[in-house]
Amino acid sequence: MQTGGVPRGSTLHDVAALAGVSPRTVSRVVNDESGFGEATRLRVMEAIEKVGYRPNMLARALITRRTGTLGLVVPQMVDPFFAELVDGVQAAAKASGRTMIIAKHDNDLAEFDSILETLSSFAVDGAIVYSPKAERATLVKHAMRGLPIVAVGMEISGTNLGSVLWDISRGAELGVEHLVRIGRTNLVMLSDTSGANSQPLPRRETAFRHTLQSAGLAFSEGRVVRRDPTIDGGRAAMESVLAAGTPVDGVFAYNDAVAIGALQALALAGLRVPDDVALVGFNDIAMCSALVPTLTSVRLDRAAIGREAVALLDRMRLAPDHHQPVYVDVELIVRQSA
Amino acid sequence: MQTGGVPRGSTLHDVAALAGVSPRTVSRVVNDESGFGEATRLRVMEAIEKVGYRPNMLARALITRRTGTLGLVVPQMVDPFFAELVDGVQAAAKASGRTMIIAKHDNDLAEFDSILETLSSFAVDGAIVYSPKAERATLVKHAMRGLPIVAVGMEISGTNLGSVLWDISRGAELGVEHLVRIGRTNLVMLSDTSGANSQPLPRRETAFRHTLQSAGLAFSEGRVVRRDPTIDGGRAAMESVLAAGTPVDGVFAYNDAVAIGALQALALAGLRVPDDVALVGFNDIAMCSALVPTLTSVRLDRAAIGREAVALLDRMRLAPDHHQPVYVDVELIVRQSA
DNA sequence: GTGAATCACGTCAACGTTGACGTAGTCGAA
DNA sequence: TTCGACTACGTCAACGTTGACGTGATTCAC
Repeated sequence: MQTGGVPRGSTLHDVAALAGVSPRTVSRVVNDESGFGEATRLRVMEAIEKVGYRPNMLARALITRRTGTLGLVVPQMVDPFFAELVDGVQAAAKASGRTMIIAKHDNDLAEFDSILETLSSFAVDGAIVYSPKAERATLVKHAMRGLPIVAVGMEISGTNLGSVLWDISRGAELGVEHLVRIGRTNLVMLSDTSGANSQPLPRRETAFRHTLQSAGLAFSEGRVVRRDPTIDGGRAAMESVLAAGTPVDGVFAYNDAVAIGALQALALAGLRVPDDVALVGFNDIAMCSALVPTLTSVRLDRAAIGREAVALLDRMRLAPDHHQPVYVDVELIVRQSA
Repeated sequence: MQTGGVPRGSTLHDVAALAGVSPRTVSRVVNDESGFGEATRLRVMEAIEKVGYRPNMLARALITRRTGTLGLVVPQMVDPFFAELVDGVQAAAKASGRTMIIAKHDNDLAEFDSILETLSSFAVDGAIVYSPKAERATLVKHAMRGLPIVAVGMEISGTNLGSVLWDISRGAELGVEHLVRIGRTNLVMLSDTSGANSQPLPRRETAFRHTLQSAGLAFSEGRVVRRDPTIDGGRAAMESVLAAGTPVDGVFAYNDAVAIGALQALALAGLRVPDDVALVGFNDIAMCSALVPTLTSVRLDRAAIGREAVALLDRMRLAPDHHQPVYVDVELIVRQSA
């Protein structure tokens, strides 16, 4: 049965020979162009089936400069936020018939640059990136060289550059306002360490202060505690609040991981959520609804982010310039914890 | 400053013209072959720098049939096990200088087939897959057509086929033996629904039975409860055990998500872990050490899986046949929960 | 001093596809 | 009837690179 030869993909040529037409005609049939008769189409289709022909994307892309492939670059994937972002973008890409190449940069600037280089050399049609902090120069460089890039969660603009954003301030307001509305008056924010010396103050923190003021509640520096934005960081932050004796009946967490850590610390301290302390997270990762109690959180719709990013990339391909950032809605998902 | 032209990558030709040599010589320099003088090399390097030349991977791959790229196909990425598997494989790929294309199939057989098709057409050097259950035919088909495939967590062999496995039975034994060793006698297993009517019995369940027997402990069907292998499923399973009044002081969970659910159910029932009930998970996802109490779990080393898969793929490229499955060690990581 | 080997290149074709263009046949309107 | 438009193809070159092979100059052993 076996010929013993090295398996080699069949080409337009093989199909053409079998169907008795020229390779160009087979190409036309494959790409569903016009300029062939129905009888020919059938013969070609049959031949394609018979020899198991699959188009060679490399050859096609070499000449068309299009691959139907998008690159997605994220810091990491272990954080469910990014895993779900990947899901959202991939769903959108699939819906518009594209393949995705996913890569992660671990917040390493050199790695980030090298990933974009690789994506360019594979002629991806565009890249969607969640970039390392403040890394604009690399983005601009690759955009100038002709790679359309959409930055997610970071504002940037220019030729071949666009961004998809969400209103972090609004999200934080929603969360804090909710705590106020359900009658909590001693609020604490568990924030990210990077906020300590950043200028201006991170938007979540600013929103926290403003919302307290609007509600006529007192703000003091002791009501913002900064740790790593992880489960362990959240637990440590909550513990330090409790240890300091700060009165607290409402907690606004930097993200859901921090909220989970806070949940643990509160449980260990014998405090009930939401009875003693109400808790609001940020991002609404899938796990929020699997916790006990289920976690109230500010939702970022990853599917929407993916759709908007892919759509923006499409618009940029037609006209590379002058694209306003696209905003996706944030909303508060109220569950048991607050 | 700007010429207004469409940005277009420079080619070997441009470099050659500037350096006053033939494109073939530039190619030799770029690929670090031999056959050029030091003076020429310097001129070429300078020209490359000046015009910002980057090799076109598509053209290169079209002729060499190698891309230096590996495909990784997983069911999904939201489950931390897969996110961490992706991390492990990508680290290994990076260490050997390869790029990764990651895709997910959502346990959809047609999607899985189409992903492998796409990977083939991009001429990836090989694929590492965690395939939908029992999907051997598709793997064999693509392997026959010349795509080297390593299946992770599923035994398969043949031309262009290999597998990286771990000893699930041994892992389950380790977990159950540990529960016995610390003096627990009323053990329960929270298993996966797919085990109910599968033949033979899933290895975790078989190991659970055997280990109980070896320890002289009684086994009854009521001591295995099957639900979805998720947090919610784990919680439901544990609740049903408690509701049934089955005496229990030790729980072996199908995976860590199930263990987390069980942890919640036990907390809600007012039972302390490990004092009242000891708990062992499976997979050792990163979150295990962030739980309260930290979770004892059977560790699968994702980094090792990645390394072995990439290494096996390398060996298969040299000789596509007769590769034994590679096993990676499992070990029990003892933490607070048992 | 002569032949062989080696070095440092250059030339040409090929990878598999599509863009640009050419052409023989058909059809319909003037 | 003739001209133009249209249909259904075919031909050829090009995308950017590397494999195979050729060539003139230098080196070296005998």
